[in-house]
Amino acid sequence: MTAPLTHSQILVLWHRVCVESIRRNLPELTLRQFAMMLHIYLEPPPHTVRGLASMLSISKPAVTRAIDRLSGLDFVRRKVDESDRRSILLLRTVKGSVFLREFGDFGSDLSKGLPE
Amino acid sequence: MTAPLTHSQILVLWHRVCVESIRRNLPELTLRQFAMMLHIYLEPPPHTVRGLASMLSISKPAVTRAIDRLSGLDFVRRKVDESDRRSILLLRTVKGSVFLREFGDFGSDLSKGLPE
DNA sequence: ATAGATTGTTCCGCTTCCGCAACGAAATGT
DNA sequence: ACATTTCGTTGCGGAAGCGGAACAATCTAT
Repeated sequence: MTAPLTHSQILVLWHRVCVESIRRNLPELTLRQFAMMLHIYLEPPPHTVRGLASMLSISKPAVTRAIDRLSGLDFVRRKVDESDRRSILLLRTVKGSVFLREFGDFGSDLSKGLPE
Repeated sequence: MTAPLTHSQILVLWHRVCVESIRRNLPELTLRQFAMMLHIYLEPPPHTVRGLASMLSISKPAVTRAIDRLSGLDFVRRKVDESDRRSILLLRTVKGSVFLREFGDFGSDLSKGLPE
């Protein structure tokens, strides 16, 4: 386990990542979209609309719309849950993995040389 | 200087911060707004519209709009540059400092216990 | 003086997002 | 069988975002 970052290091890191992400012309996700995207990729499945809604304390329509955007980017895929056909399972995609790979990679780079 | 974070640690940290920021009902800034906000607070002045535009490789109107939003939140203040009255200086505010303080604080907390 | 360059803003049309209410489809309970 | 609950989506009005063109104000150069 790594040493925690200081208040100031977090801000510097966040700053660098935001700037770099914009400069690279990566799709600009909202915080909500980022939160859902990362949740789907980092936490064990299954992932559902209601699950994300309650995890973030936001409305289900807000989740639906964020997923609309993410699936438009082909970062996430919808699939009906065959064991309960009301539910939608949110699945990872190759394109989404590539995006997060790039994001994590330059983030990791930018975390080098943070001020004391 | 701290050890750099791994690819995976960056994603986990980003995930935690996004989720926490939404849960706290903090104003949801876009990446651009975050980038400008942090730039103004972390880099030495002066800060101008054209400066931010060229730093991020985006258009000046895009900067104006982002600053509109940030100044609506009272996170940033505009002031005419008396030495060149065409220029607008972008200044920090108390509310903005408080916001970044909170953001950095819980970010620092969330950076504790990152996976190996 | 005056033409030209520079700065930031406003306007246009379009897209995206929000919350809230209403909805159809599917599962559950009696 | 039928009412109820739970799922995710859609519709609506309003807020905010975008790029690009046009703009007023200001400074610079000649």
